[in-house]
Amino acid sequence: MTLRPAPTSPPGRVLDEGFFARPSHVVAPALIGKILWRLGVGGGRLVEVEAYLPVGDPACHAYRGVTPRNRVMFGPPGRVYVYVSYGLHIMLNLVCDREGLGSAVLIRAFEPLEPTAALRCNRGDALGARPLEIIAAGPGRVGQALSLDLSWNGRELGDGNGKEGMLVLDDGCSVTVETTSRIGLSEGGELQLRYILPGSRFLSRAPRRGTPWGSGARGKEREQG
DNA sequence: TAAACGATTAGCT
DNA sequence: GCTAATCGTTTAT
Repeated sequence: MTLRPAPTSPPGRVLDEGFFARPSHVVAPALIGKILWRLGVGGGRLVEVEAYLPVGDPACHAYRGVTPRNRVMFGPPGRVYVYVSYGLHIMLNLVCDREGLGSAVLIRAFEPLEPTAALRCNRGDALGARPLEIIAAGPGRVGQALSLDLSWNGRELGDGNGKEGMLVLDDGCSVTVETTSRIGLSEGGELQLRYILPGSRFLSRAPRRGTPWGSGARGKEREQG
């Protein structure tokens, strides 16, 4: 592995606010394959996200209206909405659609790109002992790997003149996207609002046995090299 | 002011 | 496969 500092400027075109000014179920699949990066830290290619809709979706925080926690969801699109899950996990969401609606996309997993040293360190794996697949496979891991906290709630994404520490979203290559039901919900989990890069090794849940790409349990997978 | 719950994960067996 | 850990937010009293 080549050790070099994490980029402080994004490598390509940065997504603008207009990208997010659409319903979350439109934005979410368009995010798959895009590059999420925290300048000076690291990031990777998005492989798993979930959309949360303001109406007809009981799992959406905005479903019951504005509260102190969720008010950022009702603000301008393109902002960061973070909250704490189970008292310890930082969930990273991106606000979508028109202001006042309460729509967002939850970032659930990304495929880490080099350099991964800071991401690993944030995840408590400074020695690089764990497989690359679990650095950012799951929403709590995403927040931890990027070293996010509640102070991120309401912040804007970087505009490309990036300061160290900012979050930017960079245009990636176009990829195929698969739609599935969401994960970890007591209500609304049946809605087909989870979007993944099919067959990715970096999903929060390994592909099912029996699928064309599935070859068994995740534990058997290991990073090459 | 108190209690219940949760868009989860890690560490067991 | 199962369960403990852990605490901010919401809801009820």
